[in-house]
Amino acid sequence: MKTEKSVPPGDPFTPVQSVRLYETIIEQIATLVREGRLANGDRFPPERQLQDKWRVSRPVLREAFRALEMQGIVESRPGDGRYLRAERIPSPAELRGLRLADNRETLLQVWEARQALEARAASLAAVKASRAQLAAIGRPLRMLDTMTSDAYRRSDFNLEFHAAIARASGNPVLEQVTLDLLGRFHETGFRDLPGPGDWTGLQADHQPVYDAIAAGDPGAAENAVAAHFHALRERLDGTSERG
Amino acid sequence: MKTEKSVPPGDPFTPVQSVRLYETIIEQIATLVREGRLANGDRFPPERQLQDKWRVSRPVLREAFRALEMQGIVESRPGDGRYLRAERIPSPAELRGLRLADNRETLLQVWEARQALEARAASLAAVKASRAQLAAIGRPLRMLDTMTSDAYRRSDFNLEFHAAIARASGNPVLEQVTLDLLGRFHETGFRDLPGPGDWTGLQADHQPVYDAIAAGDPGAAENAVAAHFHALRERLDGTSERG
DNA sequence: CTCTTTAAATTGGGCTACCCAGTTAACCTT
DNA sequence: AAGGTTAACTGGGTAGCCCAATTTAAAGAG
Repeated sequence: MKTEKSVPPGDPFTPVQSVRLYETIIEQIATLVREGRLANGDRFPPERQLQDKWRVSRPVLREAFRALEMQGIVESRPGDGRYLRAERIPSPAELRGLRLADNRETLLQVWEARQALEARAASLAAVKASRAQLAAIGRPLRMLDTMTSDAYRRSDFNLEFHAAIARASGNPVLEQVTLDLLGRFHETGFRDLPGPGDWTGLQADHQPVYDAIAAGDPGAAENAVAAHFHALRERLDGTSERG
Repeated sequence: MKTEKSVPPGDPFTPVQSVRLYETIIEQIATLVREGRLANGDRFPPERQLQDKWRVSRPVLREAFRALEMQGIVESRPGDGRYLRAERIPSPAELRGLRLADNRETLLQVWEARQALEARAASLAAVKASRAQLAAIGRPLRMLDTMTSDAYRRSDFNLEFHAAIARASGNPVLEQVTLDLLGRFHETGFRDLPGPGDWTGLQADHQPVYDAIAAGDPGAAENAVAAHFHALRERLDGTSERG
């Protein structure tokens, strides 16, 4: 059993990892945008020109632009050029800060954000969920009922349950953001947090959420989610005090 | 004035842009993870081995890994190897779908997600906001009061107002997610939506939010945000019917 | 035999140079 | 003035090389 102490919060040693060149390039680009020297629809200078200005090789430049491209911040048009497709560019350092996410505090923060999103998603799902979507929500619930041990499978069903609700909200943006947080949550040692016996309590929380959605009662669904989050948070606070 | 018809939902023409190699590599990696052939802490095969298996050059491989690296999905350790740091990998196609975000429908979806997050943020801010944070929320409000024209500046102050609330929530995760959505919202033609006269109405909505936070009343803050979102949505629905 | 030291193999980080295909714009022809 | 052709430019991709950090295993000292 690993305790909190295996990862001390104020670890004085070995914080760093060497900064990659492509990150500094992104910083440069971010600065360019922040200072207004480049606006939303503008075209970037060509690679061979930037490589000369910033003294880096073309591959490194392309790594930076690729990373931004996948986030929709930059559009590359072969034969034409690269275009800025955003108003602001999140700095790598900024993003890195969010990823620490290994301590208990961050876990609770993710928890809080999830609560806000999923309560709304459940409320929407209660009104808009189709029969198939309702079934998709019910399935992991029944599976949790039959499964006995195997924390990994249980964790997967928990994830599936919440994901199904997010999808049933009918709002792809809401769904995507929720899934993102859900993923982070399950990656930050979620499985290790609740004691083995608490999984039954978790299931007991899920059932009312499903019932409210099935009944088409948005207010009840919202409350059920809030109750679920509140209950699990209480449980977490309890375990932390014991540890 | 552009109408909805300028971007029809079922556009039959010109959807594509050629798929980049690094994207297919990410798909491959995503498949690898999805099939369970690679789990959370595992080390990837070395570059020179993957380049041989997938028949792509090393730079392409590195572009793919860099893109994943910036999202915290992969960690690269020079001299050692690359490690998977996530449970799931969002496919590029999946992410691309989210970025369409230029039509009215997507805008409303972002709107809905923001409502969920910012109501919670305001509620938290009402309890936890420091004096300095409260001032940061009030500043753009006063600026909006003095400014008369210049939609761009006004839009910036609107963004600043909401960003300050997110920050005052004291929850970095909540803040980051809200900022992300806020950015998307302002990039999808937000400025063009409300008529020029409606900006005063927007300001009238902001004031109660600030007052509730300043008064330290979380419930009132939540309601004020909800009212703000509801009012602006009504305004949007009105303009769309006229157009 | 065990512990330490050292050297070699492996891995990611980065660069140079080259070729290809799509786009653009200038130029020429009509 | 309109249309077609060509040349320059831009991103996409590859190959091969060197470097620094890390690991591993061999060699040495006790």
